[in-house]
Amino acid sequence: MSQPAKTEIADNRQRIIVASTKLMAAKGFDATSIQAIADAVGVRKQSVLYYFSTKESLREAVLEALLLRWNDVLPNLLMATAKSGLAKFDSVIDELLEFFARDVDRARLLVREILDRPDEFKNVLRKQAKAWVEIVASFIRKGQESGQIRSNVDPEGYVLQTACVALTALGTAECTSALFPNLSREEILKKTAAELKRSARHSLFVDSYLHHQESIRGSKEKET
Amino acid sequence: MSQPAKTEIADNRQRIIVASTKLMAAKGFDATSIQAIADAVGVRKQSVLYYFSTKESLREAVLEALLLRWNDVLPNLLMATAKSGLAKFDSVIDELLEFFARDVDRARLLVREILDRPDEFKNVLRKQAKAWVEIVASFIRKGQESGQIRSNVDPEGYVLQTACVALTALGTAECTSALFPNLSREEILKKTAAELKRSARHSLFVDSYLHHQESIRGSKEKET
DNA sequence: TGTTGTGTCTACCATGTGGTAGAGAAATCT
DNA sequence: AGATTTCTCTACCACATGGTAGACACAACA
Repeated sequence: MSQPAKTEIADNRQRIIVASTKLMAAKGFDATSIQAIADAVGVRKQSVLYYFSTKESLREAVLEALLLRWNDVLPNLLMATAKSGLAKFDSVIDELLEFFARDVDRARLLVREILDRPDEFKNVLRKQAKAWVEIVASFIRKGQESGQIRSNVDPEGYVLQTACVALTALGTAECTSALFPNLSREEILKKTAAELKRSARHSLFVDSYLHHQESIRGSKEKET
Repeated sequence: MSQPAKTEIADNRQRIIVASTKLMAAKGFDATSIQAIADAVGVRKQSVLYYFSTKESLREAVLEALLLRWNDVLPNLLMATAKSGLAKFDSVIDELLEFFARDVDRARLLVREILDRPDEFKNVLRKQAKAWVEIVASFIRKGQESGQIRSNVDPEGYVLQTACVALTALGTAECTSALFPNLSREEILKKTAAELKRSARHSLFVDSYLHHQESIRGSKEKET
């Protein structure tokens, strides 16, 4: 009589992960009780513990789900390698910003993870990120040789910091933009992302290259 | 027999705040028990509760102490208004970066506060930050009129985002720089701060102005 | 039809938490 | 010297937490 008939809603495991992500992003891991997660899903606490026998294992599952979705994005990033220069930059940075802006809980959760368990996050970084940081860094070096990219850029440092800044800035954007009281949530995120992109762009490319690209785009628009 | 003789170490209240700051920055408010704070200070739990009758009041005291130290820095920032252009930018950004780099617990604690209690932080921002954000923004506008500063900069947005980015990037620097395994903690902070400054600078000033300033500095060095 | 596995439940527990009550030592004041 | 204030302590409590044990319902398969 008690069970909810296992309708097509199904997969309580997934629903638990989703609810946990939301709650942990908002309140933090320690402040999120299993009970609260159960309530959010509409189920008893022990049902949660059935899928994840410890709270720790739930944390790992939530994080794994997040990284999994990041891997969905990576192909798009690598695909962008066909383009070159500014166009490639735009593709990569747009993808990065879009990833966190679409669901800020991801960003918030990761920021919390960085603060709460820095050592574990370091490992994730070394295993998951090192490869593509170096790929992007190598493109930056190429750009430096051809004079499009500033010579005072440290390639690895730039990539790492840009990613980190995108993560943290978008995770905290809604709050730190309190001085723009008449902007909606979406507008704040859009504005923040735009400023991040602008900053990342100018700190990477020399002005003369950007101006040149602009004029090219301008003349192309005239053609069509 | 039990009391520790009240030596010149003194002021347990202050020691409690210091220990709390460290612990809360590292583990978060909820995950930091009063017991743990007491242990860190070397005192019983109830002695902590003597000074701060609730955990919440302790949190407020810790935050107040932090903002107080920020007010020590503000004068230096405003003093810098005597300079102009790039020199002023350098003063302000150096002060900002130094404030968080000198003690990253400040940054971490604030980031946590942003995540955990966004609404309260919004109020702090509106009350404490609005004034000087507008001051700096007005200088940016002046720089835009004279062509030194890029026209695509949104003054308030830039100031806000730069401060936020400095805060979060320095708070997470030690962890996110895991790909530079052979750098010490201090070197990582220095490197992060340098990159933040570089990025903030290039996203604000046009290249021609920066080049011009460089050549001026160069000739001045020749004089002396 | 009986058996087995899956999922949800009720009942319970040990532990750690924030917080209260109040005793007692040391310094300060009168 | 006696009174008062300041500070730290021991003892205790109500409560929420993560986690265990086991009953019960449903579906699928033999």
